Amino acid sequence: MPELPEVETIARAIRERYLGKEILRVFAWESRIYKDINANEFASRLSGRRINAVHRVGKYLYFDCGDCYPIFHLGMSGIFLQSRTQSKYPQHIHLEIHFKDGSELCFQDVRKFGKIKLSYHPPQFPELGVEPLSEEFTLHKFSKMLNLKAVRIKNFLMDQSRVAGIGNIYASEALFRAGIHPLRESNSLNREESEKLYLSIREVLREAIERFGTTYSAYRTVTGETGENQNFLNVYQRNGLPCPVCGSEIQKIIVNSRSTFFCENCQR
DNA sequence: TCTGACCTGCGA
DNA sequence: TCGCAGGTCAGA
Repeated sequence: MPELPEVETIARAIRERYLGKEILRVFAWESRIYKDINANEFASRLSGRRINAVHRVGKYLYFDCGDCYPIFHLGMSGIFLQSRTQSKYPQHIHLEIHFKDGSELCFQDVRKFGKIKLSYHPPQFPELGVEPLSEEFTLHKFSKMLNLKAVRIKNFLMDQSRVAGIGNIYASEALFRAGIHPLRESNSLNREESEKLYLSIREVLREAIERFGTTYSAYRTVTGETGENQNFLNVYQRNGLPCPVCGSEIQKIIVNSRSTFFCENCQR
């Protein structure tokens, strides 16, 4: 499922609805998504805690619960729902948090590619690269990273150790907006192209956040609604349809075993 | 650097 | 029935 805009949308919604609430009871069902901790222990550690803060780092989400920090990665199909009754697949709910005020928060992951962990210190993510919407992500830094090594630009964008948070949808969309072919080598971009791509990445992600993310299949917001950004995609999943800029047919190719969408005419 | 595996549901 | 889906990760 979820790339930076979807995880950010979820983080904001959880902040808005659950911040400061006291956890009364936690139900956690044993599943492969619990890493380095079993479901029972996770549940008992969380009970009685409060959600003091909600953070997103790349595609990770974590809560500050004072003396412990539950960490979530949503994999391909992980979502948070404000009630079990909203779930289409209650058999795939792995975690249910009940708050003292009667509200609840569920984590559902149909494909079980997600991860749930518990840290006893504020978590660090040393394996992740720069946050693309942070001040730290400058054009200068990005250009330097592009020139470090020859890597296919689509792979470069999806590599979480370089820029954290971009996945398959937004890689295709950012490259389209910048007019850059997905098979280009990262170090072949000239100054103008690097700047276009830099700006496109930020625009594409910001717009997607404003539209509550892209729902292609599993992703829902915490209230169970779909995002809106799928109505504004230029190339992703639009193979065979006309390019919104030039009218040429959008192409689909496989890059690193992932579907990749682009316009042969607009992207060079 | 690339491929396949992990898992389940859905649509063709 | 088959192929495909927002992501990682290990192993070749």
